[in-house]
Amino acid sequence: MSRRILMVRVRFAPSPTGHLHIGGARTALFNWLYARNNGGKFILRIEDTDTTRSTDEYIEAIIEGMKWLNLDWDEGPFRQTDRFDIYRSYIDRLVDEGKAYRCYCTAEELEQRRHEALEQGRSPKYDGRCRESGQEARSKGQGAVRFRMPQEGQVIVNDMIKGSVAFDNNQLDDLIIMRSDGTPTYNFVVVVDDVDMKITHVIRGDDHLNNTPKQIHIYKALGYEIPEFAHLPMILGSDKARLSKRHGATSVMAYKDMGYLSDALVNYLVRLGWAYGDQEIFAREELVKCFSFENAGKSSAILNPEKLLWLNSQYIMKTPAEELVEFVKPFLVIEGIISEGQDLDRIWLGKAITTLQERAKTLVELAKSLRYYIAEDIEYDEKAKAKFLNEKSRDLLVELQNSLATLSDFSHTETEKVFKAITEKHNIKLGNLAQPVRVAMTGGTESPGIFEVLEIVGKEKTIKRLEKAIEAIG
RNA sequence: GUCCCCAUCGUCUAGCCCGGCCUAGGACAUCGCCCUUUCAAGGCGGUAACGCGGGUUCGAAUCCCACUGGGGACGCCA
Repeated sequence: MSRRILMVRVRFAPSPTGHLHIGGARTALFNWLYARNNGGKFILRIEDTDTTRSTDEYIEAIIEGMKWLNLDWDEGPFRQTDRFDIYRSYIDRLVDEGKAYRCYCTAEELEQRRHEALEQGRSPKYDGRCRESGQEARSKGQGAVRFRMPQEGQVIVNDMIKGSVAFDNNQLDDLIIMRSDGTPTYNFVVVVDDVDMKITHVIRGDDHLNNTPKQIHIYKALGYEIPEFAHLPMILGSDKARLSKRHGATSVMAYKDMGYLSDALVNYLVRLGWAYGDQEIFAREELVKCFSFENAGKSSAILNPEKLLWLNSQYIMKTPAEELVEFVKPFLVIEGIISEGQDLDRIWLGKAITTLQERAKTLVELAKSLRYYIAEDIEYDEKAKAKFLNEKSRDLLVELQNSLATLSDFSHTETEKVFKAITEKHNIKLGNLAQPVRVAMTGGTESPGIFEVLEIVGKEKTIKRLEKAIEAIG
């Protein structure tokens, strides 16, 4: 395959029978990257020829997922159900040329024969009983249409990832290209569309590798040039089985809801089956620049949620707080920390987020940890209260409260001076004072540096919370 | 059953194409230490892999062949 490709054209062709899942997203991503890396076009095509299982809701869901992942397409979305006339003309042509034929076996008969064959250890492939006869016997225009597959010789699939793969033609089935209801089937329309849309590289999951020889014969029968192929290894669940609903979150939007950043998911996905030396974290532009199938792996990968979580935490750390402000808002609403439409000072929220960025692995965690900054009142964790809000700390808190009350500048540096004066006077470690204050301020024992917390919560609320803590001790 | 693909730490992977630089590197997770006002983050270190067997070769993780294991396909699904 050494012909010159002027313009790379690739497509992502999901069927709208479910949400955009992790595997599909990875396929879409690799297509997108290949297009962008080569300055080509990325086309979105909806494969909805199975009208009984496809829904408009899923089309919307897939588009929503693509948008969230920032995988923008240049053409489409095209729907195959809009193109039935085109397929019909190609099918008629193949039948007229004797390259396809009518089959009058019923679905039930076929199912039964397949079953028997499998039980007797024979190949379940179609026995070809309508291949040479019976066509004239029935009224024209009925039955399904089968493609006449060559039965001798072999086909070579030249794959950018798997290399050269040979298939014996006698293994290939005379597949149905049009159902008896007149609708065309996948293996046929995929070829017609890829030809029609001038697709130069077919990049898809390797569960399609076995379909490729059949499709190549259809290209040949139609007299078209065969594109390049790249079959991506599958992504498996932790039980090494193909990813399915059983494995929990498989829809990419579920990851959004769990507080993942789409850039982090993309970064995680690209490293499944692709590597660039030892590099783990890639900016989007960097990815586009480095991407190539030369560094693509051949073996299937198992989803590792811990690593995705780590990547997400890395992305949260390096994302500017001003951006995080927007990302985190919906989660603040969900957590009941703010009400829908409630406005917070963006600068202030940004500062608060800055103190929490390196502690949150997800946006959900980030939102939750923002609670004690935003809420009027805090609740004490019982253990923390018992350990730090007691007789021992009472006087210290009183003293601190009095000193802080005199402060006009409630900055990090000023409050730190106050703490220092008290700890030196009593000859105690900072922790002896900081921990009780932390419980008073946040309700718990974990938080950013105590002076940062004070500064963000502000003088008024700080004094109130110290008062409340002192009262709680009694 | 038949066909196809795949095979390096628990997981993602580098190395493999063009054998020697590999006493196999990185990352996640895990364990320990350091830093420290808590929690993180960060730093340092540890545990941990070439599936098995044959070849080829002076020499194999790297090339070849079997085997085993895993995955996929065999639909009037895509």
